[in-house]
Amino acid sequence: MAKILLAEDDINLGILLADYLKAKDFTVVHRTDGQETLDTFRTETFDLCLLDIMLPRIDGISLARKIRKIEKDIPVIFLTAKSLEKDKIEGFSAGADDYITKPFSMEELLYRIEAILRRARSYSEEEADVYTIGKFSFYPLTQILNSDEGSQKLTTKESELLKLLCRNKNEVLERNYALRTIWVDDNYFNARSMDVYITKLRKYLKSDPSVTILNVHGKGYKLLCE
Amino acid sequence: MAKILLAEDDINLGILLADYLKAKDFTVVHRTDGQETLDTFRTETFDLCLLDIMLPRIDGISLARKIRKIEKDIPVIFLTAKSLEKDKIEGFSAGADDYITKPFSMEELLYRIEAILRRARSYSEEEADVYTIGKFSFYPLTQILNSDEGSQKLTTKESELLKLLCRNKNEVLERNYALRTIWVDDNYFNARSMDVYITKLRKYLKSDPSVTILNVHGKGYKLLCE
DNA sequence: AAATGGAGTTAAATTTCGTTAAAAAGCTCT
DNA sequence: AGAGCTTTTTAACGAAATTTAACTCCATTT
Repeated sequence: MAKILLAEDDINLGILLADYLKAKDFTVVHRTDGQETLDTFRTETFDLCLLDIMLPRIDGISLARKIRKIEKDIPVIFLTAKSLEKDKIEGFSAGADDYITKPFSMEELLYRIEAILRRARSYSEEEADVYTIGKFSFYPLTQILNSDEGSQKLTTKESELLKLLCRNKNEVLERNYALRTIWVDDNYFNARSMDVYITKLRKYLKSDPSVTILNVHGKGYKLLCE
Repeated sequence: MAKILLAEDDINLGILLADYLKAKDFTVVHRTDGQETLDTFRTETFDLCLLDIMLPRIDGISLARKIRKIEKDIPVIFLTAKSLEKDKIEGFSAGADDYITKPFSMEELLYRIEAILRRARSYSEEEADVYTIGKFSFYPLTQILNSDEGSQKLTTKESELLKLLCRNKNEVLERNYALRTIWVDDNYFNARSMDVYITKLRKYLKSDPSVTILNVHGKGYKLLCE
């Protein structure tokens, strides 16, 4: 089931929450300070973040901003003892999906989590086994790219990258996301490697001028077609 | 802007809310009982419903269920004096997007409404795929600006900024909004950067004198055309 | 009209990306 | 195991996009 990143510095509450959510079949990673939480987010992928507002080192709001810069659409729920209005507003303007003020019941939290995940999920689709890219047909399973000019066998990396591009056809495929998905680690060298593969894919696709892999500076790539 | 269906039987609070939201540029239809609200919903289309839980004739929760049967994905926010947990859960299980307990501040409500609309919009609203700016045609997806004189490829930032200007054609695009949307963070340097891009866009557009990017001092920019 | 802060413009600096080629790592097959 | 192949990574360099800096100009306020 879904994987949740929990940032809560109150150890007791944190463990309580983590245990409860685990019992409800979520995978939970519990961190107790902002910096650690961010580090964890960089190295693993999550479906949802549950962030306390008051955290050591990096507060929840700043943390959410940083997390959003890495993965724009990840759902975030803030946990906060302060029911002060200012905080609420700051939370929402940071793009949070929800917040919940302490004290709250476990059940209420669960309902909110499920509501948000349902919403997020209903927009992500399942895998296609053939993608149409202009005059090309791409079969991710067999890693073959066909067109009227012939058939091109793709390497694993080429195929995976093209698959991600296809899933996000006409919208931005984020570099970090692609790197974390295909290369697992998104360091400098892997990023360079990905550039090389973009060049290769562009070469394969260049015979149809209606197909373009557009760079979105600092963000990622967009596969344009149709 | 967005059209809101407000169901609130407390006349004073209802009028207060309606006026406030109208002042914020929403269109508001105010109803004071559940049945009327439902009837109204059947005959007009809305972007969002704001429902009091306790309403004469049909209560808010049942109302939401009926409304959802008509339009499955319409965002609903419940207004409720009861902060009892049972209600909250019932609300969410009815598929509501949010609820807010009285007393709440107008500002808080506004932020919630905007958060939900932003979310709903990001999935449903179809971005125009061509904008006409005087003698130019602008294709935001491919980042291309065409005119009789030729075709200009725009960079990502140029394109995003022009897109925002087009969406707000002939009205003010606020600096802060643009900065938060495109640059995420609205600090001094990003503001400077945006100025640079305004200059670039002006250069691209200067061959048509009927097109102007007007500065509105201290507020933002207005794209004038037609 | 002087002061203040926002805006306009240009150029330099920095960062990110594109491309090619070479090096390294993985396979396969005898 | 190692020759010969493919795939992936690293390196290097040039190009493009974006940010920062510097300076000028303009609008608003006092």
